[in-house]
Amino acid sequence: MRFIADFHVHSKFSRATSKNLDLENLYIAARMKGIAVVGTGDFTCPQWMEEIREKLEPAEPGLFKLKESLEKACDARVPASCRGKTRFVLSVEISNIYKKNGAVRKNHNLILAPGTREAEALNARLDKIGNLRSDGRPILGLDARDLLEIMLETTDRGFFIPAHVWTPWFSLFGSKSGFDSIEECFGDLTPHIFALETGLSSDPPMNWRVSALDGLTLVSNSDAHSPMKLGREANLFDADLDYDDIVSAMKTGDPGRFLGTLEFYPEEGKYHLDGHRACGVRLSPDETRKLGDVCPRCGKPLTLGVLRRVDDLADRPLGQTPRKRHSYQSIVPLTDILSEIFKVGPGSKKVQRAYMSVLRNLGPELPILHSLPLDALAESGILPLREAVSRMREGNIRVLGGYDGEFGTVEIFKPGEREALFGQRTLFEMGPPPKSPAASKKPGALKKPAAPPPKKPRTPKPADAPEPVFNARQKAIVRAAPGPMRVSAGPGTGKTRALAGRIAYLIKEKGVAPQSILAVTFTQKAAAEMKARIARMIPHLKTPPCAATFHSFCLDVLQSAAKDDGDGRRFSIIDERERLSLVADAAAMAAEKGFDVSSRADELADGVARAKQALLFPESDLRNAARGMDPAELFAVYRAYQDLLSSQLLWDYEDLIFETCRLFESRPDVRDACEKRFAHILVDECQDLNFAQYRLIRLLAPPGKSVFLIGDPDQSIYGFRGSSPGYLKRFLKDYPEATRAGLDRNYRSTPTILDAAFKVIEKRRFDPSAPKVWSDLAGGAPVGIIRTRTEKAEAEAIVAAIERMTGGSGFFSLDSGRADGAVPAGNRGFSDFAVLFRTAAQGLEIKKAFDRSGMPCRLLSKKDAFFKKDLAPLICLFKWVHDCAPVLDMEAVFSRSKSGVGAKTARAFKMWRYQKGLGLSEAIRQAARLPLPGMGKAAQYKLTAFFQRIEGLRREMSGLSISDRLHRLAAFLKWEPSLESDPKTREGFERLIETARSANGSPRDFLDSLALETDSDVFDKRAEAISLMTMHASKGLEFPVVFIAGCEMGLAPFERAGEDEGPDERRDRLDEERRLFYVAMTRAGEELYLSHAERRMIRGRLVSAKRSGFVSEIDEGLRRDVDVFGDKNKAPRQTQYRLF
DNA sequence: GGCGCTAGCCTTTTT
DNA sequence: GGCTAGCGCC
Ligand SMILES: Nc1ncnc2c1ncn2[C@@H]1O[C@H](COP(=O)(O)OP(=O)(O)OP(=O)(O)O)[C@@H](O)[C@H]1O
Repeated sequence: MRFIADFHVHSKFSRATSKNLDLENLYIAARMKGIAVVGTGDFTCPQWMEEIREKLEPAEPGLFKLKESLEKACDARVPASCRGKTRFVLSVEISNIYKKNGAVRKNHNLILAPGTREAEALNARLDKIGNLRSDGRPILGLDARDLLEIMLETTDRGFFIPAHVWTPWFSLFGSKSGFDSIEECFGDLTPHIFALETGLSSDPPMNWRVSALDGLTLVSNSDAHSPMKLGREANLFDADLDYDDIVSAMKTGDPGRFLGTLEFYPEEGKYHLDGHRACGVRLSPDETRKLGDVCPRCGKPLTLGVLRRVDDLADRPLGQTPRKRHSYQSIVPLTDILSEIFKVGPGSKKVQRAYMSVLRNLGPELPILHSLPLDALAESGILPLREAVSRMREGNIRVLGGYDGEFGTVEIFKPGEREALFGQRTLFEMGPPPKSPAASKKPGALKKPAAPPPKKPRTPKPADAPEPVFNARQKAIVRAAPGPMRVSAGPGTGKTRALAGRIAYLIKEKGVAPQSILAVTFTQKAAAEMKARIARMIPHLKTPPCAATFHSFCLDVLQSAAKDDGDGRRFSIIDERERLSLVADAAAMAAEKGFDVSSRADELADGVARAKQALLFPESDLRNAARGMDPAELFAVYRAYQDLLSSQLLWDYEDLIFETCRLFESRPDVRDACEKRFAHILVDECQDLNFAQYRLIRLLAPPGKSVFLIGDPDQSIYGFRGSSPGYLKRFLKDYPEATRAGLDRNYRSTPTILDAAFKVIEKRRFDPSAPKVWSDLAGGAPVGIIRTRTEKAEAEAIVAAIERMTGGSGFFSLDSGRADGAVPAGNRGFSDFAVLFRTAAQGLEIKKAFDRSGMPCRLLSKKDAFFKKDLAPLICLFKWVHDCAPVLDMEAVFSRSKSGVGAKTARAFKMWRYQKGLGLSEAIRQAARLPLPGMGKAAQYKLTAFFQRIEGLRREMSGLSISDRLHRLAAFLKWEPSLESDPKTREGFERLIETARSANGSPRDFLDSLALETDSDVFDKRAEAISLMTMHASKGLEFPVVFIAGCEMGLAPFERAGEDEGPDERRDRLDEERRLFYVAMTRAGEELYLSHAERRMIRGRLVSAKRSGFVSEIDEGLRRDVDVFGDKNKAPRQTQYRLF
């Protein structure tokens, strides 16, 4: 069967598309155009998918049709002459923006799916990579190759077509951010590319000039953003109405089944010629080359069009064709033809009426333009139509080429010619067609001088290369003789690099066994970075050195020591929530015992942590740890807390260090073994050492040991958990033989950024005599200061600025006409940006703004706080029925499951069992027999009855998978309603199920992976995204462009109302705030922006705040005010956006 | 003693 | 915008 197909369209859920793009209107438009197979577009968009499921039903294999009743209603709105079959095929266009080979790449890709199951499977994968909701054409920070791979992993029947491959901004071969070959883009997966979409600005003859495309099927689609644009380009098939046959026709290019394409005149496309829109300069490629690619009016670079780009990559002259090719027909939309005939706009009432009348008389549009015998056109009732279509089919028309985002214009009749031929009033009369006048020539005649492809000014990032480069001072550190050594150096001076280099040096040149090296830091991220750098310097190491955080190293020591001792107990590590809850319980027990407990649980918890960080036992002198509290109170709570922990085999984070120190002190044999094992110890970020961690190092490093500390005292930001750069000085006292070294050359930031940051830290430096860090990187844009009215406007400003700097990520293209403004337009990738802020809560508003924009971002935050709270009863119940301590949220379980057991009974039970030191199961057993103190008979009856229900539940668990168990427990907690109604709860539950699936082991493993779940696990590592994080979390990282949000008094430096602190305490705290700001500023490489809002919601209260004092301390010459939005205080959103 | 509702309170940073 | 204490009703 012969038919026309258009696969690339969009729904109303895509940006800047017509609001009436629903399935009914797509159907109606397809009928009027004569299209039998139309893409749904946007199948990754959940809202659109919902409509698809609601309104479509399966028809022929892999195809869908409008449901009968809808179809009937739609047919009534279509001229009878146009009625016929129209089928839908699931399709989507994805915008890929990513870095490859050191350059930012942006391309669009079309995917066809054989069915909803396959589409949903793909959606599930992509959902983890980017935001599928906010844009029907999702923007993913994902390599196009990886997208193809994900599609292939999901279904072997999907079909992948690089879209409009020549457009400058967003395409495979685009001059701005494309590739020079398919292989460069798709690498090993190139054989899975069978077809290319030529796009509006190119036609088959242009593509035939590139021999590398021989053998690929050139397809054409409309990329319609409104129903009536449907089919302005399309494909002709003679195939079965069947997804697989259609796809196979395109895959093979079988000329019997894929007949060819209907093409827009390429000159009409927005980017056909070269030019500069702001100056109204339109040029052919040859002219542009002569001008050296700059605008003759203003000297700015010209936007090079498709013709030029093809010319650059072509290896054949125009007219020479490959052996295998398909025929094509260039068409002009009927409304444009009518518009010219009537000399009124294509959207005018007059043209619309004429359009409908032509359709009523002759049938659908595309056959009229393409194949209807000319004589039949005489039936149209519009006299010049026959002549116009005839000229169009022969290419006998004049087209003024489009350039730099400006559409081209078509002219079928020369000025005055139309009137001369037909007279003014005869348009609607029948008449014999007049003779065709001579053809006019198309502009931009193609002659190709043998010019080499232009070199792109792209500098590969050093990060992609191995890192063997060290300056002289770094080299001295790397190669220093083993022994105690302390390096103190500023930001970006290559501390981490030197540490990794030293490890590589020890292994490679000194023959040190990798396993005898211990490298420790403080965060998982830093440890991972260390590992990665070592691996890059010495790849293929069988046993890599131990690179870990203090905490994971200690856990390892404790566990292996227990194993060696035959101690089979397994301790669990509790998280912050559990710690607070247990401290509260401990406080209650202490109060029960008659202690006067008046402090809040979180203060007590801090006190306990401080004590442990100082290696103090409950019985020790707690006066320092107690701060404002009564030491006796802290003693009682600390002791009760330790009892609770040890009776349930629990450790908190502090215990890991504390217990390891204790182990080493009480068991010299264990200490000796560990000390021998690790002949070399290296500590990164050593300004963050606290007392316990420093003690640990001393225990492992007797005098003369090869122990290497590297850090920057001005970056010490964890004083609130006991860290102090003082241990750097202390180290020199304890190891008088230690070598000292420093570094002062920064390789990260421009001098301007360094100067600005130095201004902030200058007065409060740890060592005022230390040399100032310098850099000679080029480019010194001043620090941008952004001021907005509200925090919401601040978030929008940051989003808009990043949008501009990425060169527009999809919904507005960055034609040179709009590339002015306060923020440099650019061509950066998402991973080049970080947005930093003081409090995690600020990140939420910023995240929302990014989600609205559709740009991919990653909020790195404490994962539990936001989603574990809702899930607490479920997780608690899970632990309960699997006998995994600690079961801490019993009250929530009681109330959720309508047990009739209230807080008071729960409390009495808990206190009783804690006092008796009973495990949960033993306590439950006894509660069934003995009367419990402080509890009435009725209450105890309800309690024990509930315990029996739990027993029953426990029995139900056997044989079920983890996720089935979770579902069963959720039902027990009567959770379905809130899963339905509350999206947050649902999301949390889904994440839980996801974790359960991937853990796929014992319940214990599931709980462990839940405890370890970091945000990065939730995201696909292949995807690039803008990083959103707290200033603290940014330590050790670097980004070319950094935004620091919330640069206001109260946030930077942070102030808490009603804080009672002494002057010394306050000074120390403010100094740390200052260092934190310094850390944040020095993350930036090339550009730094500090934003502040005049008003912001804090605690539900609108608070006004002045700009941060830190900003004022930066010399005015080093900063400048930036107005992201220009005059309007509004984002340039939803700019009228038309197709390429 | 449980349960639902409201008013008023408070919210840093992390292993 | 979320959490808890306290109130009144069952
Ligand atoms: N000798 C060098 N030549 C070129 N680049 C270097 C050199 N030394 C370090 N760099 C680069 O400088 C940047 C900063 O290095 P690194 O992260 O090791 O610094 P750091 O001192 O640990 O920084 P910070 O304390 O701010 O976290 C990195 O991108 C690194 O690759």
